[in-house]
Amino acid sequence: MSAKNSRHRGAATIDLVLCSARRGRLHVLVTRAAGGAAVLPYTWAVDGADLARAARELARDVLGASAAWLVSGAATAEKRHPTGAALSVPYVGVVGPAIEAPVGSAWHSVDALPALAPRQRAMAADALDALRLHMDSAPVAFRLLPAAFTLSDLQQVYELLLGRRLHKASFRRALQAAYLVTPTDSWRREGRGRPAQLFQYAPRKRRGGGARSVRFDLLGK
Amino acid sequence: MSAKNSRHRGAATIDLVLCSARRGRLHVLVTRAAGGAAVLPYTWAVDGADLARAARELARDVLGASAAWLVSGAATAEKRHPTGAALSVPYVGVVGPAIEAPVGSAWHSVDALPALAPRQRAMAADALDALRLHMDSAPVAFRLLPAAFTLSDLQQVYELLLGRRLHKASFRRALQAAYLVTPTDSWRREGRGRPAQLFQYAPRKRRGGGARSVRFDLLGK
DNA sequence: GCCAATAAGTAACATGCCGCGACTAATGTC
DNA sequence: GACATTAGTCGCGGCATGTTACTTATTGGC
Repeated sequence: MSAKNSRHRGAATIDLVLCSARRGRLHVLVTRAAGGAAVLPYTWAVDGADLARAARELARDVLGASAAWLVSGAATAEKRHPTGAALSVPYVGVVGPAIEAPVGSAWHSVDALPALAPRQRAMAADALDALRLHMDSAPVAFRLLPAAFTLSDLQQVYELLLGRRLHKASFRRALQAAYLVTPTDSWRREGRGRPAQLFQYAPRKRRGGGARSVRFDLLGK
Repeated sequence: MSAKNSRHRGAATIDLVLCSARRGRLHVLVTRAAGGAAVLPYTWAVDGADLARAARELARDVLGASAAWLVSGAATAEKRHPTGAALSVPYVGVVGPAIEAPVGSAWHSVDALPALAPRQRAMAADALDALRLHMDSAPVAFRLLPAAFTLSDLQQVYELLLGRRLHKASFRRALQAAYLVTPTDSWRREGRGRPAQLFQYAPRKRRGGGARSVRFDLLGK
């Protein structure tokens, strides 16, 4: 254990699983430590400092841009952290696809991650489930996109998060009914095919808001 | 700061928000500390020990029964913990209604909690949201009930969690379609009215399992 | 120019789920 | 035996979703 680690004996790390949708796959930002080992970005928790704020600052430091959305995961003391820290608090964040990885780090597909310390490997493996858990009540999918996006882009992100193909007409009908997006007067030319209109995330009030019903459909797996 | 607290300087607590459905309200188990102050049960995190396991053991210790379901909340360093601990990891657990509070503790309605330390007050306030977050993908409602329950009991728990009245016929139709319960040959007499059949939670395989679709309905609030 | 290929966007029908009211069934009370 | 009370079911109408087919707009090849 290094001198740095012993200074922090008994303390906790804040670990960041930064996610981005790239080429139809979910990617995670992995940095290279001094020795060349692959690690997720982390920082030490400071007594009295807000953990979520620290995670946001870490995202800005490592990425040069703020995370568009962030959620805390389950703190864990299991398995080995790169630092040997006893306790780690994971934060899962998302950014748009235009954010490039700074030098010393790279986006890796969540299907083919490099060798991480076991605790960080578990955090990365749980990231998609964390996004799925919150995507119905938080604009996770929209935060994985730039401010202006096409409806096909949005559908692809939902397909990525759900792990399932969706039907275009149904998707757009449901989206329309939810009053979540407004069209802009910009159109994107993709090369071939008809240009696509760009939309913005702009949720509006809706009657019957929050009156959700029972959902048994996910219970029996 | 006491000697005990300074021994644990920089360490983390595991805090337990034990929930139970009583008389149509969600209740939380609150214990009385030596000085008479109201506190949620907590323990100190031990290096190398699994946090979830520690939370389960804490539940058994304080309640004399295992928590029927348990989930981790977001670790927090904000506000004041009764011990002055820098970091706390909340766990939200549920038990059935037959579990009585041991001496030195009591069930309090989440609407009328006694004065807790600010950090624990926040944990208790977040408990219902945590249950709501997981009730669609985990059998939270069923774990708030005894092993054998009536469908009216189950509906009341769902109404409690959703904060909304449900229609009997719709509720039962959806439940039937989900293959989640099986009838027993026991019936419960409530005093007046027709006796109710008792059911058990016994989820069975279902075709098209896990093929969930988009849900925009909770997004715009 | 004209046509095929490609992708965006729309229309219309079918199916299924859900809210709702009305009904039946079984028990205790007066 | 009438009534209140609670459990449980039936069926209709409306709304949401799945699906297929169609229209529109662009690029590229001949």
